[in-house]
Amino acid sequence: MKRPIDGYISYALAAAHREIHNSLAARLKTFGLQIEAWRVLEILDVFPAVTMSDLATKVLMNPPTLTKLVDRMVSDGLVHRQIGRQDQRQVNLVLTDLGKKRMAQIREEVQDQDDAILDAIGEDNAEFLFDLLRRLSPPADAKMS
Amino acid sequence: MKRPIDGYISYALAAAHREIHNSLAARLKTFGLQIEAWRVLEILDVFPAVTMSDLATKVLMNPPTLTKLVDRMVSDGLVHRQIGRQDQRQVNLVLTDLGKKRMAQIREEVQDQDDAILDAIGEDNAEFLFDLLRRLSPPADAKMS
DNA sequence: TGAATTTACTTTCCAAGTCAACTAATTTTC
DNA sequence: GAAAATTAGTTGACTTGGAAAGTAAATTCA
Repeated sequence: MKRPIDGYISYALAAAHREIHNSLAARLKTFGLQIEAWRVLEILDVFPAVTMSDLATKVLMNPPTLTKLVDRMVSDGLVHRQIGRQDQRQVNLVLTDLGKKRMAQIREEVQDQDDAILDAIGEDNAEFLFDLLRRLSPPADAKMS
Repeated sequence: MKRPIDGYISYALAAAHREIHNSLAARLKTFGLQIEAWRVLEILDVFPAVTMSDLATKVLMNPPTLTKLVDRMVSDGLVHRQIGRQDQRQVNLVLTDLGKKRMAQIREEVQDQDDAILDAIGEDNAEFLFDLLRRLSPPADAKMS
Protein backbone atom coordinates (compact mmCIF):
# COMPACT_ATOMS: atom_id res chain seq x y z
CA MET A 1 0.00 0.00 0.00
CA LYS A 2 0.81 3.67 -0.33
CA ARG A 3 2.64 5.72 2.27
CA PRO A 4 3.49 9.40 2.24
CA ILE A 5 7.01 9.72 0.94
CA ASP A 6 8.29 11.31 4.10
CA GLY A 7 7.29 8.17 5.93
CA TYR A 8 10.21 6.29 4.40
CA ILE A 9 13.37 6.13 6.43
CA SER A 10 15.41 6.41 3.27
CA TYR A 11 13.65 9.66 2.42
CA ALA A 12 13.90 11.14 5.89
CA LEU A 13 17.57 10.29 5.91
CA ALA A 14 18.14 11.81 2.48
CA ALA A 15 16.35 14.99 3.50
CA ALA A 16 18.35 15.40 6.68
CA HIS A 17 21.56 14.61 4.88
CA ARG A 18 20.85 17.13 2.14
CA GLU A 19 20.17 19.84 4.66
CA ILE A 20 23.30 19.25 6.70
CA HIS A 21 25.45 18.71 3.64
CA ASN A 22 24.33 21.91 1.96
CA SER A 23 24.79 24.03 5.01
CA LEU A 24 28.25 22.66 5.66
CA ALA A 25 29.20 23.00 1.99
CA ALA A 26 28.18 26.65 2.15
CA ARG A 27 30.45 27.24 5.13
CA LEU A 28 33.41 25.56 3.45
CA LYS A 29 32.84 27.39 0.20
CA THR A 30 34.50 30.40 1.80
CA PHE A 31 37.67 28.35 1.88
CA GLY A 32 37.18 27.07 -1.65
CA LEU A 33 37.12 23.51 -0.41
CA GLN A 34 34.54 20.78 -0.80
CA ILE A 35 33.42 18.62 2.09
CA GLU A 36 35.14 15.51 0.77
CA ALA A 37 38.42 17.38 0.49
CA TRP A 38 38.14 18.31 4.13
CA ARG A 39 37.56 14.68 5.01
CA VAL A 40 40.70 13.74 3.15
CA LEU A 41 42.75 16.27 5.09
CA GLU A 42 41.24 15.15 8.36
CA ILE A 43 41.83 11.45 7.73
CA LEU A 44 45.40 12.06 6.62
CA ASP A 45 46.07 13.87 9.84
CA VAL A 46 45.10 10.79 11.82
CA PHE A 47 46.25 8.02 9.44
CA PRO A 48 49.28 9.44 7.62
CA ALA A 49 50.09 6.17 5.86
CA VAL A 50 46.63 5.35 4.56
CA THR A 51 46.35 3.95 1.03
CA MET A 52 44.06 5.34 -1.63
CA SER A 53 41.58 2.50 -1.30
CA ASP A 54 41.35 2.76 2.47
CA LEU A 55 41.09 6.49 2.16
CA ALA A 56 38.27 6.13 -0.36
CA THR A 57 36.33 4.01 2.09
CA LYS A 58 36.91 6.37 4.96
CA VAL A 59 35.98 9.51 3.05
CA LEU A 60 32.91 7.78 1.58
CA MET A 61 33.95 8.06 -2.06
CA ASN A 62 34.51 5.66 -4.94
CA PRO A 63 38.15 5.22 -5.91
CA PRO A 64 38.01 6.94 -9.31
CA THR A 65 36.28 9.94 -7.78
CA LEU A 66 38.90 10.11 -5.05
CA THR A 67 41.72 9.98 -7.61
CA LYS A 68 40.26 13.03 -9.30
CA LEU A 69 39.71 14.90 -6.07
CA VAL A 70 43.32 14.21 -5.12
CA ASP A 71 44.45 15.52 -8.52
CA ARG A 72 42.75 18.79 -7.71
CA MET A 73 44.11 18.86 -4.17
CA VAL A 74 47.59 18.32 -5.52
CA SER A 75 47.28 21.21 -7.93
CA ASP A 76 45.88 23.33 -5.11
CA GLY A 77 48.99 22.46 -3.13
CA LEU A 78 47.19 20.78 -0.23
CA VAL A 79 48.78 17.34 -0.52
CA HIS A 80 51.26 15.48 -2.64
CA ARG A 81 51.52 11.88 -3.74
CA GLN A 82 54.22 9.54 -2.55
CA ILE A 83 54.69 6.07 -3.89
CA GLY A 84 54.47 3.30 -1.27
CA ARG A 85 57.83 2.06 -0.03
CA GLN A 86 57.02 -1.58 0.49
CA ASP A 87 54.37 -1.84 -2.23
CA GLN A 88 55.00 0.37 -5.23
CA ARG A 89 51.41 0.16 -6.41
CA GLN A 90 50.22 1.96 -3.36
CA VAL A 91 50.07 5.70 -3.06
CA ASN A 92 50.44 7.59 0.18
CA LEU A 93 49.38 11.17 0.44
CA VAL A 94 51.36 13.71 2.34
CA LEU A 95 49.86 16.86 3.78
CA THR A 96 51.64 20.06 2.81
CA ASP A 97 51.94 22.97 5.20
CA LEU A 98 49.12 24.66 3.39
CA GLY A 99 47.09 21.49 3.72
CA LYS A 100 47.64 21.44 7.48
CA LYS A 101 46.72 25.08 7.77
CA ARG A 102 43.48 24.66 5.83
CA MET A 103 42.61 21.62 7.85
CA ALA A 104 42.91 23.49 11.09
CA GLN A 105 40.81 26.40 9.84
CA ILE A 106 38.13 24.22 8.47
CA ARG A 107 37.96 21.93 11.43
CA GLU A 108 36.67 24.93 13.34
CA GLU A 109 33.86 25.43 10.89
CA VAL A 110 32.87 21.81 10.90
CA GLN A 111 32.91 21.63 14.66
CA ASP A 112 30.82 24.78 14.88
CA GLN A 113 28.20 23.27 12.66
CA ASP A 114 28.31 19.99 14.51
CA ASP A 115 27.97 21.69 17.86
CA ALA A 116 25.01 23.62 16.53
CA ILE A 117 23.31 20.41 15.49
CA LEU A 118 24.23 18.81 18.73
CA ASP A 119 22.50 21.34 20.80
CA ALA A 120 19.56 21.56 18.44
CA ILE A 121 18.77 17.94 19.22
CA GLY A 122 20.27 17.65 22.68
CA GLU A 123 23.34 15.75 23.88
CA ASP A 124 21.52 12.63 24.94
CA ASN A 125 19.53 12.39 21.77
CA ALA A 126 22.72 12.87 19.81
CA GLU A 127 24.22 9.81 21.42
CA PHE A 128 21.19 7.82 20.45
CA LEU A 129 21.21 9.21 16.94
CA PHE A 130 24.83 8.18 16.51
CA ASP A 131 23.98 4.72 17.67
CA LEU A 132 21.12 4.37 15.20
CA LEU A 133 23.08 5.83 12.31
CA ARG A 134 25.95 3.49 12.99
CA ARG A 135 23.57 0.57 12.73
CA LEU A 136 22.64 1.73 9.25
CA SER A 137 26.23 2.19 8.12
CA PRO A 138 28.49 -0.54 6.73
CA PRO A 139 28.07 -3.65 8.86
CA ALA A 140 31.84 -4.01 8.26
CA ASP A 141 34.66 -4.25 10.77
CA ALA A 142 35.32 -0.52 10.43
CA LYS A 143 38.54 -0.37 12.38
CA MET A 144 38.47 3.38 12.50
CA SER A 145 38.86 6.23 14.97
CA MET B 1 40.58 20.16 19.39
CA LYS B 2 40.67 17.07 17.27
CA ARG B 3 37.93 14.45 17.13
CA PRO B 4 37.80 11.23 15.18
CA ILE B 5 35.94 11.93 11.99
CA ASP B 6 33.21 9.45 12.75
CA GLY B 7 32.43 11.47 15.84
CA TYR B 8 30.85 14.17 13.70
CA ILE B 9 27.11 13.98 13.22
CA SER B 10 27.53 15.22 9.68
CA TYR B 11 29.88 12.33 8.94
CA ALA B 12 27.75 9.67 10.60
CA LEU B 13 24.76 10.96 8.69
CA ALA B 14 26.64 10.97 5.39
CA ALA B 15 27.86 7.43 5.98
CA ALA B 16 24.41 6.10 6.78
CA HIS B 17 22.92 7.96 3.85
CA ARG B 18 25.50 6.62 1.45
CA GLU B 19 24.87 3.08 2.57
CA ILE B 20 21.09 3.27 2.28
CA HIS B 21 21.24 5.22 -0.95
CA ASN B 22 23.59 2.78 -2.64
CA SER B 23 21.65 -0.26 -1.62
CA LEU B 24 18.37 1.25 -2.79
CA ALA B 25 19.94 2.45 -6.03
CA ALA B 26 21.15 -1.08 -6.70
CA ARG B 27 17.63 -2.43 -6.26
CA LEU B 28 16.14 0.15 -8.59
CA LYS B 29 18.82 -0.36 -11.19
CA THR B 30 16.97 -3.50 -12.26
CA PHE B 31 14.18 -1.21 -13.38
CA GLY B 32 16.55 1.24 -15.00
CA LEU B 33 15.34 4.02 -12.75
CA GLN B 34 17.19 6.30 -10.39
CA ILE B 35 15.98 7.02 -6.88
CA GLU B 36 15.04 10.59 -7.67
CA ALA B 37 12.91 9.46 -10.60
CA TRP B 38 11.03 7.17 -8.26
CA ARG B 39 10.43 10.08 -5.91
CA VAL B 40 9.02 12.11 -8.77
CA LEU B 41 6.57 9.35 -9.67
CA GLU B 42 5.59 8.92 -6.06
CA ILE B 43 5.00 12.61 -5.44
CA LEU B 44 3.00 13.01 -8.63
CA ASP B 45 0.74 10.23 -7.51
CA VAL B 46 -0.14 12.14 -4.36
CA PHE B 47 0.07 15.73 -5.66
CA PRO B 48 -0.96 15.58 -9.32
CA ALA B 49 -0.96 19.34 -9.77
CA VAL B 50 2.41 20.11 -8.23
CA THR B 51 4.63 22.70 -9.95
CA MET B 52 8.24 22.09 -10.93
CA SER B 53 9.57 24.22 -8.09
CA ASP B 54 7.44 22.51 -5.46
CA LEU B 55 8.36 19.18 -6.92
CA ALA B 56 12.04 20.05 -6.79
CA THR B 57 11.74 20.79 -3.08
CA LYS B 58 9.84 17.60 -2.36
CA VAL B 59 12.18 15.35 -4.31
CA LEU B 60 15.21 17.05 -2.76
CA MET B 61 16.70 18.34 -6.02
CA ASN B 62 17.72 21.69 -7.44
CA PRO B 63 15.46 22.98 -10.19
CA PRO B 64 17.89 22.63 -13.12
CA THR B 65 18.68 19.08 -12.13
CA LEU B 66 14.99 18.28 -11.94
CA THR B 67 14.35 19.77 -15.37
CA LYS B 68 16.94 17.44 -16.83
CA LEU B 69 15.65 14.42 -14.98
CA VAL B 70 12.16 15.18 -16.25
CA ASP B 71 13.53 15.46 -19.81
CA ARG B 72 14.80 11.91 -19.45
CA MET B 73 11.58 10.69 -17.87
CA VAL B 74 9.63 12.20 -20.74
CA SER B 75 11.75 10.43 -23.31
CA ASP B 76 11.38 7.22 -21.32
CA GLY B 77 7.64 7.69 -21.53
CA LEU B 78 7.03 7.89 -17.78
CA VAL B 79 5.51 11.37 -17.63
CA HIS B 80 4.64 14.23 -19.92
CA ARG B 81 4.60 17.97 -19.45
CA GLN B 82 1.45 20.05 -19.39
CA ILE B 83 1.43 23.82 -19.24
CA GLY B 84 -0.35 25.31 -16.23
CA ARG B 85 -3.91 26.48 -16.95
CA GLN B 86 -4.07 29.48 -14.67
CA ASP B 87 -0.39 30.40 -14.85
CA GLN B 88 1.21 29.61 -18.17
CA ARG B 89 4.71 29.72 -16.78
CA GLN B 90 4.03 26.74 -14.61
CA VAL B 91 4.48 23.19 -15.74
CA ASN B 92 2.46 20.27 -14.44
CA LEU B 93 3.61 16.75 -14.98
CA VAL B 94 1.23 13.98 -15.85
CA LEU B 95 1.94 10.31 -15.15
CA THR B 96 1.60 8.03 -18.15
CA ASP B 97 0.28 4.49 -17.80
CA LEU B 98 3.82 3.22 -17.96
CA GLY B 99 4.76 5.71 -15.28
CA LYS B 100 2.02 4.41 -13.01
CA LYS B 101 3.04 0.84 -13.64
CA ARG B 102 6.70 1.51 -12.83
CA MET B 103 5.73 3.39 -9.73
CA ALA B 104 3.75 0.47 -8.38
CA GLN B 105 6.54 -2.01 -9.08
CA ILE B 106 9.18 0.14 -7.55
CA ARG B 107 7.15 1.07 -4.54
CA GLU B 108 7.39 -2.57 -3.55
CA GLU B 109 11.16 -2.50 -3.72
CA VAL B 110 11.42 0.66 -1.71
CA GLN B 111 9.06 -0.59 0.93
CA ASP B 112 10.96 -3.85 1.15
CA GLN B 113 14.16 -1.99 1.83
CA ASP B 114 12.48 0.33 4.28
CA ASP B 115 10.92 -2.56 6.15
CA ALA B 116 14.30 -4.25 6.32
CA ILE B 117 15.81 -1.15 7.87
CA LEU B 118 12.87 -0.79 10.15
CA ASP B 119 13.29 -4.13 11.70
CA ALA B 120 17.05 -3.84 11.77
CA ILE B 121 16.71 -0.96 14.19
CA GLY B 122 13.35 -1.80 15.75
CA GLU B 123 9.97 -0.09 15.41
CA ASP B 124 10.27 2.10 18.45
CA ASN B 125 13.75 3.24 17.60
CA ALA B 126 12.56 4.00 14.09
CA GLU B 127 9.96 6.40 15.46
CA PHE B 128 12.63 8.16 17.42
CA LEU B 129 14.98 8.22 14.46
CA PHE B 130 12.30 9.85 12.34
CA ASP B 131 11.76 12.44 14.96
CA LEU B 132 15.45 13.30 15.17
CA LEU B 133 15.91 13.36 11.41
CA ARG B 134 12.94 15.64 11.01
CA ARG B 135 14.55 18.06 13.41
CA LEU B 136 17.59 18.20 11.15
CA SER B 137 15.57 18.73 7.98
CA PRO B 138 14.29 22.08 6.69
CA PRO B 139 12.92 24.05 9.63
CA ALA B 140 10.32 25.20 7.06
CA ASP B 141 6.55 24.86 7.08
CA ALA B 142 6.78 21.70 4.95
CA LYS B 143 3.09 21.25 4.31
CA MET B 144 3.59 17.73 3.00
CA SER B 145 2.12 14.24 3.36
C1' DT C 1 61.23 -19.29 -11.82
C1' DG C 2 58.12 -17.72 -14.92
C1' DA C 3 53.20 -17.73 -16.57
C1' DA C 4 48.65 -16.75 -14.66
C1' DT C 5 46.13 -14.20 -11.27
C1' DT C 6 45.20 -10.75 -8.21
C1' DT C 7 45.57 -6.17 -6.39
C1' DA C 8 46.13 -0.89 -6.38
C1' DC C 9 45.29 2.81 -8.60
C1' DT C 10 44.24 5.54 -12.73
C1' DT C 11 42.23 6.66 -17.18
C1' DT C 12 38.59 7.05 -20.43
C1' DC C 13 34.24 7.94 -21.87
C1' DC C 14 29.89 9.18 -20.81
C1' DA C 15 26.02 10.58 -17.53
C1' DA C 16 24.51 13.74 -14.16
C1' DG C 17 24.91 17.98 -11.34
C1' DT C 18 25.80 23.12 -10.66
C1' DC C 19 25.92 28.16 -11.29
C1' DA C 20 24.67 31.89 -13.79
C1' DA C 21 22.39 33.73 -17.53
C1' DC C 22 18.17 33.62 -20.32
C1' DT C 23 13.09 33.59 -21.94
C1' DA C 24 8.61 34.28 -21.17
C1' DA C 25 4.52 34.99 -18.26
C1' DT C 26 2.67 37.40 -14.42
C1' DT C 27 2.50 41.26 -10.93
C1' DT C 28 3.56 45.62 -9.22
C1' DT C 29 3.94 50.35 -9.32
C1' DC C 30 3.32 54.88 -10.79
C1' DG D 1 -2.23 50.61 -18.70
C1' DA D 2 2.49 50.39 -19.83
C1' DA D 3 7.27 50.19 -17.95
C1' DA D 4 9.75 47.90 -14.19
C1' DA D 5 10.19 44.18 -11.25
C1' DT D 6 9.31 39.51 -9.96
C1' DT D 7 8.57 34.67 -10.72
C1' DA D 8 8.68 29.89 -13.19
C1' DG D 9 11.15 27.18 -15.61
C1' DT D 10 14.89 26.09 -18.83
C1' DT D 11 19.36 26.41 -21.17
C1' DG D 12 24.37 26.49 -21.66
C1' DA D 13 29.09 26.21 -20.22
C1' DC D 14 31.53 23.87 -17.10
C1' DT D 15 32.59 20.62 -13.19
C1' DT D 16 32.05 16.51 -10.96
C1' DG D 17 30.76 11.61 -10.59
C1' DG D 18 30.56 6.69 -12.15
C1' DA D 19 31.23 2.08 -14.61
C1' DA D 20 34.32 -0.40 -16.98
C1' DA D 21 38.59 -0.98 -19.08
C1' DG D 22 43.62 -0.22 -18.71
C1' DT D 23 48.42 -0.34 -16.54
C1' DA D 24 51.70 -1.92 -13.70
C1' DA D 25 53.33 -4.04 -9.41
C1' DA D 26 52.89 -7.93 -6.36
C1' DT D 27 51.49 -12.64 -5.42
C1' DT D 28 50.26 -17.42 -6.40
C1' DC D 29 51.19 -21.77 -8.08
C1' DA D 30 52.67 -25.36 -10.91
